[in-house]
Amino acid sequence: MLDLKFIRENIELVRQAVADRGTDAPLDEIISLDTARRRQILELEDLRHARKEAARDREQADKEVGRDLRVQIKTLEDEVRSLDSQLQDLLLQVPNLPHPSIPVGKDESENPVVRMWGEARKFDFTPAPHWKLGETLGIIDFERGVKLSGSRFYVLKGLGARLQRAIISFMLELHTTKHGYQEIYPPFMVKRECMVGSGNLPKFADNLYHDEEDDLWFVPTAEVPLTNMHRDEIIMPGSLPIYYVAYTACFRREKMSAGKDTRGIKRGHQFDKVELYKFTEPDKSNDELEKMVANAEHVCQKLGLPYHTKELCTADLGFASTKSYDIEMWAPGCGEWLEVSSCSNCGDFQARRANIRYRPTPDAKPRFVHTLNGSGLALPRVLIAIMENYQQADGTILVPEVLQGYVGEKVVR
RNA sequence: GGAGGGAUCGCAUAGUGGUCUAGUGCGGCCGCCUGCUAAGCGGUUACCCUGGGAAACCGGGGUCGUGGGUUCAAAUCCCACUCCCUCCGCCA
Repeated sequence: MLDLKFIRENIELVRQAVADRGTDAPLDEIISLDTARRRQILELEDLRHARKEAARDREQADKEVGRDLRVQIKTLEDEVRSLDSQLQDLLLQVPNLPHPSIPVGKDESENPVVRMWGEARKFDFTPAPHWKLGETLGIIDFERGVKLSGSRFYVLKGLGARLQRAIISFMLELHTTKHGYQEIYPPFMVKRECMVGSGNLPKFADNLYHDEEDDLWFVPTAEVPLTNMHRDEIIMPGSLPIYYVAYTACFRREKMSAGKDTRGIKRGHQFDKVELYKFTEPDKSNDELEKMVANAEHVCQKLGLPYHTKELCTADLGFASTKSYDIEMWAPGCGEWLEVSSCSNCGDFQARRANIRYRPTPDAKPRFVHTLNGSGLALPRVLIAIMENYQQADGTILVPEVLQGYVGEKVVR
């Protein structure tokens, strides 16, 4: 959420930012509602002041005047309340401002590649796609996934399941012991206000699974619970930055991308992910973003998987982000670059929605923190990349060296 | 799921219709004092919105879990909800 005052005072800048993203937002309505609301608040405060004065002395209290004031205050309060909630609804629909440093573009084709690492392996046979390898080796069971839960679900078996668990353990250990993150195991279902705080509601309800009875929402990413760890808190001086890493399952309806990527395990309704998250001081957040991307890239490097890193242009930026990098791994079997991580600086956008502040010094006023999130990394796609890059002519898969201790095998056969 | 109890300014507590402009203790901060100690004295101690001012600062409004209601007047009375605790039931 943007600061209403900022919108009021920088309306043209905000308009331009929304245009650069290639979306729209109800800015005119916001401005006119805000004007009306502010006028009414002034009036309301005068009336309240009058009531306070009138009720000060109980002997001289004029009940007629008082009753009249009460009625006036109540009607005005109702009006302000209604304006407030309308305004709030509209504000929640305004996306974050792109950082001035990022490229303006009209779609994802304009995301510049900022780094490349590793070289695509040369095969002396035609590399198979992971769905083929998985079925042949008996480690991915698509049919039973569909039997249990429908399309876009699969079952991992034997060394497939073990390999996935190994990747999770490896990544958590790398981030906790080498990169300074604290491991968090959060709930996978959260309250509505958490979804609002992270920016997933109200705009993206379509993509979420929801338990009607208790109004609990399945997390589409650990970013949601992690953002809300410090909701409605004032973080004490000297406590920033805070680094969290969390493994969770992620649940997405994927309604928007029906019919896309239906083959294999690239895009399912449920997948596992290790998520990196930071709370930082405002002037540190962009440096922290660079470090976070480096942490995510480090995972790719340790696994020996070629990747490139792209900076997202304005049109491809997420709703809550001011600046983002995507990391894509090369998958020789299906012949495409797979997005395994997206690291974003959300500035104070989520902090304002979730009311997360910090005190710079013991007697300073609280300020909104900056929040950052990044995948470190998303599981099924790393699994795909490993299977396809480490496959051998006989259809078996070598286990990357750093995972061998976790898997307990050198080859998946 | 059933029955009770509770939620007050960092912590602990007082407050059951009108100087509550929320008291007190602890802790924190500032200052003073003392040749000594976890000593004494004084002061201070949250957040949000808003008006004026370059600023230090000054003023108005709101917040006693949340949202409604009653009243000239609500921390206090009424209703609903949330969360926590105790007991019972159920349960991996």
